[in-house]
Amino acid sequence: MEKKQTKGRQKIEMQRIPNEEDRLITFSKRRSGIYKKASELSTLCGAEVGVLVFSQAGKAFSFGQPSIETITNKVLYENPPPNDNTLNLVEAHRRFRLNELHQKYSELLSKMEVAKEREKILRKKVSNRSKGWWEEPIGELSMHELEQMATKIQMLHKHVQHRANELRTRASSSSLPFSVVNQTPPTNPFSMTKVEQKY
Amino acid sequence: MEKKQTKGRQKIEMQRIPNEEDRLITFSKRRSGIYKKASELSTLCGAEVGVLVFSQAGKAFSFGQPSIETITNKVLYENPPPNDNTLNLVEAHRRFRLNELHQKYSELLSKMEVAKEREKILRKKVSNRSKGWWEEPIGELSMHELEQMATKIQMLHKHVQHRANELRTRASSSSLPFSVVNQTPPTNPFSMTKVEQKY
DNA sequence: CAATCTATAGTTAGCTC
DNA sequence: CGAGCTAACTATAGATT
Repeated sequence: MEKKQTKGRQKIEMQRIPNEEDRLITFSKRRSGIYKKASELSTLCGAEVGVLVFSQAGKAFSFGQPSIETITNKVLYENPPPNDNTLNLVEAHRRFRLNELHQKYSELLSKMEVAKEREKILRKKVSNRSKGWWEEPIGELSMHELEQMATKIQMLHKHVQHRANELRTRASSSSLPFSVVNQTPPTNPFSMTKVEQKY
Repeated sequence: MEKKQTKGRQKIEMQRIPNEEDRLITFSKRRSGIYKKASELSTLCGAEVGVLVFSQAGKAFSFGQPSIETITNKVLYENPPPNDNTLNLVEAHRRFRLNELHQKYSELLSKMEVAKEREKILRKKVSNRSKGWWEEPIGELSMHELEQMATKIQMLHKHVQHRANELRTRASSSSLPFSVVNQTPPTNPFSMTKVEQKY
């Protein structure tokens, strides 16, 4: 009685799959996945759907409900063709503009994605950091986060010491507001001796 | 505190959706779902994908990576048409696509503006709430601010000590798990590339 | 390769605003 | 409409046959 035979579906980055074999498999699987979605859209909504796919190797695949020809013909029907041969110039221009537009659109799209991603991160930050990291429960911090924090405090410590010296020199020392930091208690975690770290 | 606000996704029969409103909604949602799948197939496998959809009402939609024209041109090239006017299909579709693209582009543009605006606000929030007081130039801090800072550090210090004791006890090791001296190079605490969820 | 399997990532039906 | 939410439902990565 096995409990686990596979790792189940794994998350993959949205970028060209490096391994050729995997890429081919995915191409095949997902292509039929899209066909299925297309046919579902067709039956659920009474729409006509056509899908055209060219593999990287240039091989053509297609799916059509009711058929690719029907779909493409419909496009023709709804957009009467030009009869005048002088339209070629116009068409050429149109092509140029279209390509340009397409490029712009794609760029904008990716920028938009990036922006959305940034926003996600920002939102997370806002909700996480509304109190400031030093107020968060230490117990839930990871080792890495503790290390980062220690580094930050160490830097700050130096800053403050420096500033303290400045002030002491200038105004012959009353009570220093940050004496806490300057005390260097016996178990100060920020003045530890070197320790070998392995990763 | 409610536990259930929705019924979640329900299973539906694979047949034409009776209710017109639902059908329209599903048409819209699933169409964009297919577009997404198509673009994913394209990026994952380096393929060219085109999707043509005609709603029941006859309205045309399309999606193409890199562009629907490229796809349809390829089809025409690889499948010599029986009659001449098939070539017009490409042009016809191009026109249609141009209009659609223009519309989409404009929409995207305004969305982008909105997104940027939101981001601006978020950034402001982030920098105000959590930018990290330790990074600000010490010299410009007032005495009052220094006092506040000292208090915060004191608190944090206790926290860290406590945490360190915990760890020391648990792992009875002579070396502390977090060495501040032997740190890896300056990791910018605010630089983010990918969303890396910790837990 | 195509077919299966499994656990999990991703999509979406039904609602709400 | 469109955007957002939640709970389910579905697709699929990785492994096996």
